[in-house]
Amino acid sequence: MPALSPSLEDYLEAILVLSRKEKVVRVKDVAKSLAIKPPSVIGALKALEEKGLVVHEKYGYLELSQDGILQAQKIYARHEIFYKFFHGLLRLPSAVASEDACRIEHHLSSRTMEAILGLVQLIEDSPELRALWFSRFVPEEIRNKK
Amino acid sequence: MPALSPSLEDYLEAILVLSRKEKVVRVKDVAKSLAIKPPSVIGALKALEEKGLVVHEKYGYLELSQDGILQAQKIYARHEIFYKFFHGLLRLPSAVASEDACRIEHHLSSRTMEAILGLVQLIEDSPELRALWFSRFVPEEIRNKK
DNA sequence: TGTTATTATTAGGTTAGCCTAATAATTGTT
DNA sequence: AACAATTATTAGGCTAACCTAATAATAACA
Repeated sequence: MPALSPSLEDYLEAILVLSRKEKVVRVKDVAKSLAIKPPSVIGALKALEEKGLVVHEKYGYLELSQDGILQAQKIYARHEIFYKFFHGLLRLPSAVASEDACRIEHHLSSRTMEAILGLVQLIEDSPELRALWFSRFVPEEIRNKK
Repeated sequence: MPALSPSLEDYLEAILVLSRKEKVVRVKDVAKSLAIKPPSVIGALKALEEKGLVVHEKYGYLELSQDGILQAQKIYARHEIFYKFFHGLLRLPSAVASEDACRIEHHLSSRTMEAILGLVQLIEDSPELRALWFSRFVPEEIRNKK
């Protein structure tokens, strides 16, 4: 089972996120959320169905399979780690943090992911370290830059 | 002038790095360093020449134009920032750090790049902060993990 | 210098991922 | 139920980025 491409990972993630927000997920929702056209979604769905990650009856709603949910969650978890790092720690604006998380979430080794996660959690879990972090490493004038 | 694709950025960067290491750069050197086949290099060179970033006479050596050097340096600078962050701060193995830097150097906004650079330089420039960093945020048991 | 080895190029093919335009199915409205 | 609007799908095309196999140019050397 070859690894998913960044593009297919994006589809999977989008479906997961949409299905948490809305009762049902349709082709046009995915298209809108990824800013692409519906026919492209159809093509991607075909690939995802073949891999057994998505269930989709013609002209109907989309759903993730069990395996699809699992994979999508992993992808989304990576997204969250980066979002927390960029926004929560580096204090980048939410929109920037989110967009950049999207762009790189597909590209890092798990080794590196773990290292960043470690840092994020360390600071998340300790008020003392958080205070230290913001006072010494990301002081006011840096995080409000521009 | 449309932005360079990740792939073309890789070529540019490879040519820069090779030209610093060797007197001359040939097609096969680029091919080897990017682990692709020579005909692919030829195709990419055509694109880079059209953009005025590379000079290449047939069957001859490759050179970056002034503009090409400038662009390649920017790309390489991004690579270095990530390498320093991954290896120097997170203490990931050199090979992992380098590979992951390659993979994401094309994908981040300049806003985020600057933030990471800020952190890296902060710690680079202050022995005191460096000590603090390694004692509190990346302690032994984390950076030697596995 | 002629021949071989190396390197570069061309020709042509494949795949992924997008698109538009045309058609089909479904849903909503009167 | 008929028609209109919405949504989904198919058909076909395009580009980027790779590939292999065949050919051409250059370099090395006997």
